[in-house]
Amino acid sequence: MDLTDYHPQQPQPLFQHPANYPEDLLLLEESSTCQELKAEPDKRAESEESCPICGDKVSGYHYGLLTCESCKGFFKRSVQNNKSYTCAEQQSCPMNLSQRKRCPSCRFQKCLAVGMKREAVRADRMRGGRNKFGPLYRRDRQMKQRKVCHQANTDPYRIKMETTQKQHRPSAASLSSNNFHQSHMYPSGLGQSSAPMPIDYEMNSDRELTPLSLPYPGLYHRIFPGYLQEKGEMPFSYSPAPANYVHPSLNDSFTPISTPTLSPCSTPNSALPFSQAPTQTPYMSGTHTSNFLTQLLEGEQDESQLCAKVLASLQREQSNRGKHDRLNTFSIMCKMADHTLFGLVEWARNSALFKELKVEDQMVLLQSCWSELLVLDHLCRQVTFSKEGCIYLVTGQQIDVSTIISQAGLTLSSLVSRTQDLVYKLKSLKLDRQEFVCLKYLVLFNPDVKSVQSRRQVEQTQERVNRALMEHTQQSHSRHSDKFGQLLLRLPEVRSISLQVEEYLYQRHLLGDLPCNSLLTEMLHTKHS
DNA sequence: CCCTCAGGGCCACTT
DNA sequence: AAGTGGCCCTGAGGG
Repeated sequence: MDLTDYHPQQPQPLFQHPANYPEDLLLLEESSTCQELKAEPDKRAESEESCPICGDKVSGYHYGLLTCESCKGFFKRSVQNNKSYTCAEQQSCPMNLSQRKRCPSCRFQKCLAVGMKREAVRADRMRGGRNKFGPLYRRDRQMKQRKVCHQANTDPYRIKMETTQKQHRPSAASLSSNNFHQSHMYPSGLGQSSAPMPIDYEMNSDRELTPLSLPYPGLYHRIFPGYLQEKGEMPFSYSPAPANYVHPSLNDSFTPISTPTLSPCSTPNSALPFSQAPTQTPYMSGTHTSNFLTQLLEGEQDESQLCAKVLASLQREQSNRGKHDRLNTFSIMCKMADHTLFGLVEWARNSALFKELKVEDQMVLLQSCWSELLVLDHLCRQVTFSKEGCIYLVTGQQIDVSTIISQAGLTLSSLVSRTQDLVYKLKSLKLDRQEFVCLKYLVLFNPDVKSVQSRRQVEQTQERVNRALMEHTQQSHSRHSDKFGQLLLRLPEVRSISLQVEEYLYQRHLLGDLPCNSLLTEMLHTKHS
């Protein structure tokens, strides 16, 4: 089961409910075809679910989500006794029924990662009664009921709902509810606008005009227009929001992480002579490192602009679509990823260090690492903005991890779990922006990529960034002696997740689930060609 | 007022 | 001895 299975059609405009939307209102929208289920909670379906931590049979809602009795007890003891575990391995121990006892550290981390809430363990140890999560459990149950109901309605038509929505028919359930977004996406501070905010996305029209003679013309033409034409400005652009525009959702809870407000398509004003900096010296001085990192940071995208741009674009596309032709959840996620990817490509292209490379090398490097950059970007967003147990989207909205895991299929839930584990680790390492940008550069400047021509140059840049990262971690985190090593140890997992993401997306692409004309699709094609 | 169900406690069992 | 996990008790909140 995948995110698409929430509701293949989106009859209601998305993102329309304000923050702190009253829980009860969320429950009003009920599929009429599911009425019969309301009288009797679907305990059978619940008991057949597997625990998101270890896969054992769930026994009910415990501390925020459906878990098994064993993980419930483990979580309770851990919180009550204020346990502090240490993993003897790399903090990525497998977690299943037979191995859950092996590493309490990883087990507890996974409990937190999937959304178990410490605050649900009572400090006063009072027995009985209900907790404040009652509405959350109710909502979650109703959603599961609707899903079961929706499947029952569509089953006669369904060939393979698990993997594609091509066979989805608009059912009563799908047409009357939009509960995934309504219930689980909380725009951070969108409170001032309760008006419908339909979604639109204009990237495709911006990016058409591609010569058909090339196997993957878009990539060449769109990312590297100079490769085919004379070098010049990009023939298309996203028309970024005004520089001073801050999306309403960002006013309260959002702290911009970027120092300069920079359009992704503009050249950083300090695209400075990186080549003039000392590349050969074994160690940079503290000031040099600091300057170098400052220059790297100046190319970073402004999160608030990206957020506003993606939101506006999605709203436009959604409003241009017919009532029964709304983008489904999966398509929306793909378009968010596509926007983010485009921003990352722009970030690389605008980087002075990257510009020093031949265009051919730029292309092969980007083709090799785009998914890792996407994963890193996602991780940074989570480390910086996400609440415990939630995933923070580029649009500023948060989704409960437990909801996704309980509703998604094996591949997707495994991806989410792995990524959340990594988020937890990076949060505990207190990853800062300098370190994050270094990781991005380390991934981008990969001398091991086949067919790189200026291998030495790529290698030198990677070494230089590596040194800067090491010196930065030593200077600013002297108490955490091995932070540098710990950060580098996370990169293989980033790589592994990104490969799984690519594989997953490619499968969905083959099933026709990915939006056409997207950079995402082109990158996937290029790799699989 | 009764029922539900999620949090807490108990204790046999395992490591 | 410490940890695990299945089972039962408790009691606020909903119908």
